[in-house]
Amino acid sequence: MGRNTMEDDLPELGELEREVMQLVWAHAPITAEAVRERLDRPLKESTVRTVLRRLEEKGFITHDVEGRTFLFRPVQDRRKVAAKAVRRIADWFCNGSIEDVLVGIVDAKMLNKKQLEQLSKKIGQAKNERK
Amino acid sequence: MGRNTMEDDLPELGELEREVMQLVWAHAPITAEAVRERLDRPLKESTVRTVLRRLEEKGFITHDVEGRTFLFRPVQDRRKVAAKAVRRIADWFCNGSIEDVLVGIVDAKMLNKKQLEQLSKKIGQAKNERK
DNA sequence: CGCTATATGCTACACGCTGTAACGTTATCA
DNA sequence: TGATAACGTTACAGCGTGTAGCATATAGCG
Repeated sequence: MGRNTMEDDLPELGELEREVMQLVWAHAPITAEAVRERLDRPLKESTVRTVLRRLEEKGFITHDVEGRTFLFRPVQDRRKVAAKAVRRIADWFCNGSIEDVLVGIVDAKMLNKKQLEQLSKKIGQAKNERK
Repeated sequence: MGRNTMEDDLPELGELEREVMQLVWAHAPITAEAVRERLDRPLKESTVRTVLRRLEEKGFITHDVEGRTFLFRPVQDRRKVAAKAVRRIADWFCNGSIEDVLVGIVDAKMLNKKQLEQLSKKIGQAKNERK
């Protein structure tokens, strides 16, 4: 059935915001300028900084100050963010039932045999750690 | 690793659109008027019909004509839609790796022991049907 | 010690998507 | 035949996101 823990739903992200997140995840700690250089699109510095600021407001990244330069880093693991996104999917389409979503994934044959095996191994471990 | 099958990504849905989808899933075949009556918000008929039309344009629902009335029904299962949404999550945050997403879910302890057991049972079945 | 380059702060703006609806047209039925 | 019940078409405002300009501060350099 549905969940019970009340949790923060992060806002959604736009295309560019996601690209920037990828770079932050991949290269943190990273400066705005470095992000800009690694982006495929030729954007102005101010554009990149706006996006970084918004990502920080949304709680996806944070920064430390090194001299007078900002060093950005992710607040959450990519898998954690993905998991939260899935929870939202569950709320939207499956009455909050994560299992239902997972069943959908299995039924849609989105995983091959090897992947299924790895997953069930992972589940086995988790089961033992859970009461 | 990432996926290989090229698949349609459906567009995203807004709040009201999702609410309407819920009703279509729950009560199909259903008329625009019936949808309107079941919505909590007091909306005009034309509003509801606009939303239904957009959902149809987006490929989430379709309709048959009964007399001069439209009867709407979903094109895809809720779990199928959820699964596709998860695939997009995987693309966005985990380089297309569904397993990564699932690992995130397990690690985030979003499933209790019982749910884990049911899931691994389901996986067991699927594994046998898969080559 | 003042000037320039660099990094940040703040503000702006256009566009697309979504929620919301009015108005026009057509066909059925009393 | 006129009212009612459907549908078709068009509109419009608000918000989020992409994109950027301009102002300000500060660390070095000459």
